[in-house]
Amino acid sequence: MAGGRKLEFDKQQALEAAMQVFWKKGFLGASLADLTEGMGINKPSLYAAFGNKESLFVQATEHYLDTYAKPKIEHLYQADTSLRERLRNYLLAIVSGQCDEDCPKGCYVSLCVAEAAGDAMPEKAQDTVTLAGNFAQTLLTEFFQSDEESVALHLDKEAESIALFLVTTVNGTASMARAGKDYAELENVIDRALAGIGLPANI
Amino acid sequence: MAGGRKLEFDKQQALEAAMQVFWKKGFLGASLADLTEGMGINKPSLYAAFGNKESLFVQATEHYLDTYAKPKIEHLYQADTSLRERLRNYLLAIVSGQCDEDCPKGCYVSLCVAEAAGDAMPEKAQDTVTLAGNFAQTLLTEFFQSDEESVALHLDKEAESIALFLVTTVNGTASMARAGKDYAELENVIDRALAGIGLPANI
DNA sequence: TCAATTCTGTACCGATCGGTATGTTTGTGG
DNA sequence: CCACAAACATACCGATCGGTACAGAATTGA
Repeated sequence: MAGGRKLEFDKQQALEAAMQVFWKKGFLGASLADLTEGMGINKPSLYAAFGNKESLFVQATEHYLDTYAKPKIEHLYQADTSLRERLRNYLLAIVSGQCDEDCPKGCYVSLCVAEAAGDAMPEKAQDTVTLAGNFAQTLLTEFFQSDEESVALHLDKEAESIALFLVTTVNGTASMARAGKDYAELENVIDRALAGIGLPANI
Repeated sequence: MAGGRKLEFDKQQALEAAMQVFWKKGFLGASLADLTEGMGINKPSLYAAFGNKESLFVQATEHYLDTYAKPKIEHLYQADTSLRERLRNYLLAIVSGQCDEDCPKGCYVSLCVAEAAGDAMPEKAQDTVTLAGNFAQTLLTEFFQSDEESVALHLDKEAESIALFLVTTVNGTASMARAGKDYAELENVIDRALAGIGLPANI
């Protein structure tokens, strides 16, 4: 019968801010005080808009996947580009995100997966993190199994092993970026990783 | 003038237990309740023996380095063993520790470095973690610079880059182990990493 | 046996945790 | 202008955080 007062903040913007806080501090490390300060709203508004801390985390994680992780995939499917170059662009895009000065260092998912292994996370948060953690590996496995050039090079036969290796590598760069290494130092790591799957620079 | 009551616990054993708790939960994630339960003592005993949580953490970290990290170095200096085999043994020993069923999964240092980047750790704990994080890279750099076979293969020219790559890789396996991957899956990652520095299986 | 000393267990401290009740303000429809 | 609805800010809830005061229990030297 009546409309009521209007929201004084942008929900997407607040979610982005919450994601940044979780990215920096992790799920357990991010207190409600950290979150409300970062989001620029206070607790009742947060609970009204996002449920509770766990629910906010789930939404923030999905937001991270949608806006940070998934867009990088398109590098893998760029037309008229060699497999090596597509892979390299994809991996370097990930590393670039891990070293971005405007975001917390490292990988949101990688940090939360490490936290989740400590057995102190609520169930749904844990499930979300597990799903997100398997995302890249599944994607890469299917990519190496189906990509034309990959099949021609017989990489499809080792798709799972290669995907695991590359995911391990980017988890490693995430860890190093979080420890303070910059993009320039990690770029050469990617080239060595490509050599490790039989795609050295001269292909 | 008088001796007083005797300690009812073994201090080294308690420190080992504390290390296991930090290994599983991290510095911030490990509550005093977690620690006292794991160590089998209560709070006043903990504070009398180790100072406070931060001091306990510093001692636990040094204990980890001494008993878990440093002993693996000897693989690098095994006589009558090829460079590749020595490196492989070293790296696999690390991965084996990361996947050990009797310890928390992953790497104590890697976890705490990730935590430290969240800016919520006391100063001395942070410093200790930073030192520990740089340990392996410094070690490996000097190794590649000085090892006879490494010099013969001109790996000394890229010692820093190679060390960074290998440290990145084992940080990656730590992350994967923490997420649940087992030793068998990660063994092949190490072989690919060795290929990435120009030491494929047939050398 | 009796101080002096040192550890152990309980019970507590202020601060902060995640989460909420409540009263006020801002809006809409009648 | 009024009734209603929704968001706001404040102040609070019980639980847990890291850390400690204190009393009882053990061990020593005298």
